[in-house]
Amino acid sequence: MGSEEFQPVQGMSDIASPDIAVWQLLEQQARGVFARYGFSEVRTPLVERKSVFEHSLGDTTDVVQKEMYQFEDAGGRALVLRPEGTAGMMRHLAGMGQDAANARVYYIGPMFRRERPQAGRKRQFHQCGAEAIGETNAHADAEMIALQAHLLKEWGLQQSVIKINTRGAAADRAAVQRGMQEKLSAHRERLCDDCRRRLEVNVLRVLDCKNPGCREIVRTLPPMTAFMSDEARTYLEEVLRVIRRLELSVDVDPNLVRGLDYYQHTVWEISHPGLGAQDAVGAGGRYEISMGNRTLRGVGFAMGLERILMALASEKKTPEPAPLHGIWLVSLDHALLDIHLQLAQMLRMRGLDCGLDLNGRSVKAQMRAAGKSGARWVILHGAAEDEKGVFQLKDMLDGTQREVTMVELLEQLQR
RNA sequence: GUGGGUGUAGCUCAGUUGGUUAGAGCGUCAGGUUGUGGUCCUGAAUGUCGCGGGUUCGAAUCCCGUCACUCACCCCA
Repeated sequence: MGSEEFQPVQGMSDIASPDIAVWQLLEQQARGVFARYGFSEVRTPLVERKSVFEHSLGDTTDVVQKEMYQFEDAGGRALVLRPEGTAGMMRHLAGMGQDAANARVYYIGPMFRRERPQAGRKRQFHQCGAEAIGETNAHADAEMIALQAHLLKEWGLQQSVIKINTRGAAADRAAVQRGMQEKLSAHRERLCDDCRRRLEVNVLRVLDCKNPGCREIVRTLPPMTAFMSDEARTYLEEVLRVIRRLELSVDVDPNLVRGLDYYQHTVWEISHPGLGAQDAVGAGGRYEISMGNRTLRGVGFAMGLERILMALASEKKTPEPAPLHGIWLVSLDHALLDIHLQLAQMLRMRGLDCGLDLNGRSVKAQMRAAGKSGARWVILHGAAEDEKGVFQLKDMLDGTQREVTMVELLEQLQR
């Protein structure tokens, strides 16, 4: 077992072969989909001023209150490692003036939250997300959900479930909160300890409590939408109508709540049955975020890449082994290593994958390495070949081998 | 922040009621006569039994602490 000093810090991990190949593929596929919808990438810094998150996410959320990695730099500035992607994007867009009016942007990268790690929850985790700025508009919301569903499909996920709800307009919020508080207070004694706390701090969270007793009470309550304006309900209906036109399957869940404060109107969450307790692979919603003297209205979502990977694994969608590919150069005479390395370089400069062993190992060992590397072709070269100016070219697919000149060699390999 | 489970070779794990040089499979490396892979055979290397302390003639096995991993609560992607 490795000692502690070789381990990454708690809740963070090295991503290396073979997983890294899956990560690279997911990212590449995501970039392709985003491009089709006209979104362009923005890479904001991992470090932001603390205030960027305090104002936008909501000062009472756990993410802001206790989960951020924060520190002071030498100049006494209060900085944090970003816990999510949207706020940084809004800071970026707010600085762009009118150019941000119809921005469509996406990001892929690490986020940091000091939570207790568990299945599907790391302290450094990775999200990809998108934001579309614009006035409140049901078509924009539906398109965002469609984009997210498209991503899942591109990645090969089939079992995910989309749940949707509304948080109402900004003006509705107080009424909803007061209404739910009143209704729930009547059952205060029967609520679990957590929910009694939620009653004060964040009433809506009672709605998605997992405790059976609380769920029983919640079932008897009127839906959140009952406390909202007609406008909010109509807006949700409109979003649903457009979504149906796009042939997307979504379930309306009147108890769906999102954690961050900036959400308004449409909110949604995508969960996957193959995950553990942390089963949301992505979530999004419409929001209104103020940055300084500017207010940005938009709709966006984020997806947890670790969770996407877990979901893929649970659907057993791990990619099949690649077909034989590339070249391995076997040195039959170590005295000729100069020539062999030179040849390998020449092939690589021509765009070919070429491996060789530089440790002077036996031919048998080199052949084993060639087999393990998955190379399609093996070039063997020793003193005899050097004298005749030829190479042995072996096809690892069928095991056949023939003697070729340099010209023939290149012709075959570059085909 | 709270609670449960687990920590033995690179990986997956055995290790009997505490007993002397701690094991297996996989992987790695080497060999199976002259310069050839994937199968097969043979052999080899590798462990402060997570760390610290305690009990004992004796601890990988029992006790305490600690760290890490893991699952759940909480929170959230």
